[in-house]
Amino acid sequence: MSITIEGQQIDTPKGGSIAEAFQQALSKKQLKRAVVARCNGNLLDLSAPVPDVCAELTPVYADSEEGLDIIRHSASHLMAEAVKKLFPTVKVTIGPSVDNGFYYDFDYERPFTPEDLEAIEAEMTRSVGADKPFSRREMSAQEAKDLFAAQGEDYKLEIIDDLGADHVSIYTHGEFTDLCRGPHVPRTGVLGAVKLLSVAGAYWRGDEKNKQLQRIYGTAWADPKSLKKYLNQLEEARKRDHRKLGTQLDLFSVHEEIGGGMIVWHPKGALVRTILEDFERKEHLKRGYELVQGPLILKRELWEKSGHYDNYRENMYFTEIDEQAYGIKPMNCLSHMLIYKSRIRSYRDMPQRYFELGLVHRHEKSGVLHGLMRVRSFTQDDAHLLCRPDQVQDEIVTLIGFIRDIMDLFGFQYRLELSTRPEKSIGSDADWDRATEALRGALEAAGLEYRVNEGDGAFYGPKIDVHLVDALERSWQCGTIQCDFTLPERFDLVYVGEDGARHRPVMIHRTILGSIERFLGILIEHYAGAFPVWLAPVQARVLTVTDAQKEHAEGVRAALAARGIRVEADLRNEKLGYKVREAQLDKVPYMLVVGDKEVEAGAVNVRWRDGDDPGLMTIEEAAGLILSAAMAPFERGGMRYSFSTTF
RNA sequence: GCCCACGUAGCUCAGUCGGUAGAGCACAUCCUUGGUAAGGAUGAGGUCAUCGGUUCAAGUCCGAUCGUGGGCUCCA
Repeated sequence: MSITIEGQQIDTPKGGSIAEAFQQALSKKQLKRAVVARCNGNLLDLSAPVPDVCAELTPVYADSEEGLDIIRHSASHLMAEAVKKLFPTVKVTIGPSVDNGFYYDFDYERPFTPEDLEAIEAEMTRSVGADKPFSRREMSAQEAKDLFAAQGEDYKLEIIDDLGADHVSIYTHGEFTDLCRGPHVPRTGVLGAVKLLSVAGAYWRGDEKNKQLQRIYGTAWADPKSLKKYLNQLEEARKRDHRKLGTQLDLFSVHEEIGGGMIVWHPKGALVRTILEDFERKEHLKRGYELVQGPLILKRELWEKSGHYDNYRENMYFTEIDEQAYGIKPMNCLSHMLIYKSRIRSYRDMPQRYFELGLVHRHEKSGVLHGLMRVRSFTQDDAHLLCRPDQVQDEIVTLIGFIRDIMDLFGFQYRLELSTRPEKSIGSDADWDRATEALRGALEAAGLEYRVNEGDGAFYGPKIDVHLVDALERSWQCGTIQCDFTLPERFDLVYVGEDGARHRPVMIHRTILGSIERFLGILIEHYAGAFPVWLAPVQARVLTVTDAQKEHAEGVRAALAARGIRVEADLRNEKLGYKVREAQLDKVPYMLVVGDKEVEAGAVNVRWRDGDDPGLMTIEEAAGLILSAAMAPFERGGMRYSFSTTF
């Protein structure tokens, strides 16, 4: 037997496996490339014992993203096969691989139930056991259309038409044939670690106006061990879900009676918020911003003038009194512009930087609400920069540095995206070019990696978005820098130039954290609820061993509180072990134990929540330890900062 | 908004075939004064999300509404 790979003919050794043949004939890199790019039944003669082949190919797949992609894509074919077998009237559509798994969209007369999923998974397992080869065939588009028409697979016909290619390829394993570019695993036997996860609705071609299909999600790995590891990881990630921790740590709640997407902050959560907000105010003041504040509701006519009434009305809340309609603000820019307009601005006054922790309300669709991440009432750390055109570039460079400082402080990995001019947009080409280049130039100057989303900008200008990732690796937009050409026009904002003439300023909308709610949600997951000392709502808790130390403990608490430490005392009649356990579950950074020994020494015994045990120290030493831990993140690099933790 | 699932004590969850409500933690009282992740006893706590329907009988079956979750779409 011989096979051909990358134009090279290879003889399979007697009694040896295919993979062995590869390894003899090709370098490891070639082998990987061959398997990854060309794996299918046509190119592999699988007369060798299958378990050998699978066992030897598995590491090749597991080794690379491409390999895992192929496994997942092949798994989706297996799933489609199983679904068609169990539900013969189903129509298949598309089934790609995605991060960590795959899905396939089906059109079927009734919803799939969890029991259906089990049956489908069982059928897939049978198919894996049967170890059928995958084979590839190329044919003319018309031939393929006839083939799928005969099966009643209308969606495939549409896809072939849309491809616009003369020839297409199909893959077959067992009885199931699918339109597919490939590649696939050589045999179904390779897919020993597949699990179906959930069923969801999805629109055909992602368009809300099209028919809604049923999407089954699954995950697939090179081997059962990897699958198990992935499922465990998911489980671990769920433990740090901010919604779960929000309840456990008594930070916030949501109430049916109040309405969806509205957060109620409990004392500890509100305290963390306040610390974060206070930090931001100080950071902004330090960087040349001015703090401003506007009302929550503004006359409807103003929203008409700004264009929000026409473009954003369905997301806005309205109220009315004495026959005057008001819009509840979904963003903060309008009052900021009125501040700008409240007097004549000289070119010398530029840029104006207005910062507001602005509470906004947006009536998001009910289905998109998600814990703290997507809510209807939230606070933006919003600022508007009104600058001369020649200042735009510098302002954006400074802004990117600001964002980087803050993200580094929290230890976040983040992704930057530059979105350019969309088809429907306003403003001149020159304006767009200049603004887009300013954004791009600033990213380049900062030496940061970024992705470009062509045509994904707002209709009023290009933007840079900062994306953070939650515990389950879902990405959320946080910071944003947006250039705006419309509002300065609509509101006729001007400044008097050196030449004495009136000029149009450029407006930059920007946030650093995005929304306080969303950012806190991500922070909770990032730290798994164990906030750094400067943010922790309770920084230290004094624990008594017996009732006899109540007085001393109260003295310790008062002494630390006087130093600006957020401290509480647990004087309850409980065993020390019990109190330690509770403090640990509350993720309090420092536990200060006082028993008879400590009373006598006028000291405390310190325990850090991570298990570290610095031991006996004086009250002054303990206070110094806690305060320096609170300050530590600000000592780094350019973030040297006189931050007070006092409240 | 759409598809699917879910909603039982403050929290986490049981509740079989439709026969009138359970546990652990938390809370209260008492006992216990115990040195680094749960000491013991007793007790209180529920319009089973809401509204309507089927039934002799509904936490359980059906419908609607509200809310939550997984997705889709959207995201100035």
